[in-house]
Amino acid sequence: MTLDKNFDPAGIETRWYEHWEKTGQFRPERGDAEPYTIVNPPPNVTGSLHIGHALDNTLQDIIIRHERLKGKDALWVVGMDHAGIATQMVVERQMAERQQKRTDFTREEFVEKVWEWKEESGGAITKQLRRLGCSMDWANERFTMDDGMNEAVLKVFVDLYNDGLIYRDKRLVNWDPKLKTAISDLEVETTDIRGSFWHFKYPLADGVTLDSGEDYIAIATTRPETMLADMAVAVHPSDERYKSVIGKEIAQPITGRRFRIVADEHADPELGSGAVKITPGHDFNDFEVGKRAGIAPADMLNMLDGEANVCQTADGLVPKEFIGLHRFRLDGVDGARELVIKQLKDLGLLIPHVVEKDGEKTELDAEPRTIATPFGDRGGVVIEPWLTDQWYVDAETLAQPAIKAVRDGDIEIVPKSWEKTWFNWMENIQPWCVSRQLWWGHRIPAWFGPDIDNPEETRIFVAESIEELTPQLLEYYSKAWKNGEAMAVEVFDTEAEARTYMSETDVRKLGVWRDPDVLDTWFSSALWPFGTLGWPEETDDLKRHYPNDLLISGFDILFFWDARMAMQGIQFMKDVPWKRLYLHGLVRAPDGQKMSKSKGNVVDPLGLIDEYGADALRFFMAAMESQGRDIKMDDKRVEGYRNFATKLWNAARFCEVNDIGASQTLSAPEARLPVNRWIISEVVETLATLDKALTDLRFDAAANAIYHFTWDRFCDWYLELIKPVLQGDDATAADETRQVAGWVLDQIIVMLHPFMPFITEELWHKMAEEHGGRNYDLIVAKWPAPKVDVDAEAKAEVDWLIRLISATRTAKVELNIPPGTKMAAHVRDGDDALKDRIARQMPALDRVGRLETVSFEPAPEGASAQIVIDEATYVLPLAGAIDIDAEKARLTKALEASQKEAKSLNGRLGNPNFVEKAKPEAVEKARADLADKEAESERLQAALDRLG
RNA sequence: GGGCGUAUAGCUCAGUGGUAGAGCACUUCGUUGACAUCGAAGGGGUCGGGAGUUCAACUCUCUCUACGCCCA
Repeated sequence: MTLDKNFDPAGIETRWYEHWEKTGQFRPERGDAEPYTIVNPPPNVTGSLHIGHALDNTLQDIIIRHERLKGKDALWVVGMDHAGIATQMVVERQMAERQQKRTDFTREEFVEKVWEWKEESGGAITKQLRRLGCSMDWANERFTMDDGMNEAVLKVFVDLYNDGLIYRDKRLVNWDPKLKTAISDLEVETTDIRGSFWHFKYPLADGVTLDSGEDYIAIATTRPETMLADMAVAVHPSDERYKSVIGKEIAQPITGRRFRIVADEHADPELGSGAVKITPGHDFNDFEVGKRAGIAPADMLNMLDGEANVCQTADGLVPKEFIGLHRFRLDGVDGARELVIKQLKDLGLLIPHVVEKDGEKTELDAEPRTIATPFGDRGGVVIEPWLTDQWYVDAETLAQPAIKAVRDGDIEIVPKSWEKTWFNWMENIQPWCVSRQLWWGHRIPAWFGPDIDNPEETRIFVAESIEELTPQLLEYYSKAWKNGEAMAVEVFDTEAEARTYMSETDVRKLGVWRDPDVLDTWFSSALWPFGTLGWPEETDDLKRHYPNDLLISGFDILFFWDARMAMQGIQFMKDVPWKRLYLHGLVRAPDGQKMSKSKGNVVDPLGLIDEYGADALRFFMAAMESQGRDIKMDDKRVEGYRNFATKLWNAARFCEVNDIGASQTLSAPEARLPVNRWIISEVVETLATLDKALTDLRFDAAANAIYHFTWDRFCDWYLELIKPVLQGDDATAADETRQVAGWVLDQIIVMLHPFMPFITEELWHKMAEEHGGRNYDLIVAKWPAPKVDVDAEAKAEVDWLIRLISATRTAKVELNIPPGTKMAAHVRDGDDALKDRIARQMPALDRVGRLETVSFEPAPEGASAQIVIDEATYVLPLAGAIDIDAEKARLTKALEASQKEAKSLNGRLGNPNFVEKAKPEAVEKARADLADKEAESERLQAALDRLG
């Protein structure tokens, strides 16, 4: 015995994984084979494997192993993402533990420390992916900040800039005051929180009054602190209450600033008083209103610094007691918001919110209200719209071909229901802010220098390197060379250095400085499908493996990553990044909640692997992955698939004991015995189902096909039915059966391998130890090719056999006969063909069906059980006292069921509309079914009659 | 407000225009040398409500209800 009594997943998983990797089999040399390519969503270098990774990577591994087994040049690109913000946060947190700050170091020193951290502690997830059994091409593992990707990122940035698809713009961005960087729209999560709506009086200047006689306009706001940078009050142009004061001025009470009342449709007459204060520098809507009112972005007032503390506005009107306060209460300390409210209240300008309860009126400072509030997805603090210069990608232009690619079918989105989301987002896409005020990331290849004509203004130069920058500088600044007197142009790392240099005595000195910002991490991961293949070099890999065949990702990164890959891929490769895009759902907690660390309901996939084995976890993921639905975690189900692995293990042990082992042929062995021809047919059918399911990306259907074949067909029936053959006298039959059984087990092992790579590889070799060994490992074996058709005759015979044995067992249970009891059967209405069948199957009927004899002689007088299968009735005489009533009840129940079906069919066929309008094959089938059911009813009735 | 999705057996989920399926759970029985991480047999659903199309609807259409997600 080479197979242990117990299947121990842990014992084989590490061994096989190391073997595969060491022998380079994740990417076998198959230069002539058809390529098949998947790129892995690069996990964060800071990350660890969570259950979502387990799902995503299991699905990819199933596909890539399947394609590898089919002989393709299968490449699964793997690598990690530098994860700008997340990684910088990790390293800064570590520094904080040592009472250090990022700014205690130079930028170079800090980045060096991050690299050190990356080398030492980063990438834990890659080891964890190995535990899951993922067959990625680790030998060519990539990183979004490796040299090749750097080169790609620089080229993309420069090319997009030169094509006008990247530009620098001053507009409001989503600013994270905790992380002190801009973030993109997608990184903002809007959450409803309980807040307040304050109502204030804004005094009208110059003695103006409303038609109603009031000398103020009531305005309402959820953000009183922005009052310090108010630049207008807007009213709806058709709002009669305010028509007369449009163009008149407000004297803002705290700052004393004077600004106009403007007409703008943004003001909703139904909301509050209908008048709204406008802070163009700190609100996205107000920004637009401000622009429409003729305020240039550069002139918009800013009242906050990068940490959202109050700073002086350009007009110097913010009272000094506000300077330095946080925007609102932070850590229990009141901020600008609280002070604004207090001052206005003291001035009598706060309009209280009156609540009436039980006839008693109470005055509140503000109206309680639910406010949709933007939070940064990383920093977790309220996002501040902030007016800054940032780099933007013209996403709208890049989106057009990506929209077309899906519309034309060049990219197939699976499931199709996601297409609409794709179109909807792409068609309403906003400029993508790609600059980040971080140190860890791809530094933007842009330099600034003074404008020749207006030295206060800056001029932008974009180039992949200093070498390429120099000619640009020379060309531009040579215009300033007067009388052949060259100016000395120097490149600096910071603006400060450049300014110092220029302020030195020699007025001909010109300094330029590099943009300090880095690019959004997604900017580089968007290049993954071609950057990892060598682009911008025209490598062989690039030619062979682009476009990728498939991308599998969670729908949660559809916009972040998938959409951006499509945009960049088409822009730079002139072709889609992948032909198909498969989107799967989330893995949820058992109660259906989203898993999150804060809820404490995360399930650790490594814990599941420890408990049930990687194969079981993988099979669970596949079996649960139906299209368009999230997966609820269910440990019992994982356990069930562990049991499935054990079942297979034990089946293999049975084979081993019976001298059944590795087959020598790819095609099905020649077989004479119906049971062997039958199981071969079952393999053929299962293979077809499995291939179709995998082609359709129906992972659940694929997993179920192999599961049910293995357990229900192979283990429950085939192995039982061949026992008498293996132990019988017919050496030829036993030999044939060994051949077939070995072959079928091999087919199971191969078909199951994409789902359960470890146990199958182990069995692949173990089953061959006494049978000539294997020429290659299973991971690079050949996908089944039985080269035979389904044998209808054998199928019919074994199907009959199974039904007869099952019915016998059922009858025994219902008649309280011990299951082991051997019985004799007497056949009524059997023909010669049935006689032959019975003769052939007698060993199985005896051993498995416990029918010692089956004769065509009439049954002796006396009590008997009767079983109707097809055209014949099997009479089983019962020794001793039997419960006639029980047998009667049993037959009556069967008869009623049969009659009910016959009646239903009869009714349908009696409907002329059905016969005329239904499809002929439907009518035909109904007629045939009716005949069967009627015949069955007759036989059951006859059996009942015989009981007396 | 716009879009998408889901409602099928106690639970978790498949499913097809022609008489409802799986796994788990449940009931009964079982120590015949692969397997009790197992085997045999069984119970259990008016397929969310309503309307329509059709010879026929769990399946297609509309609508309502509940829940979830995304966008604004």
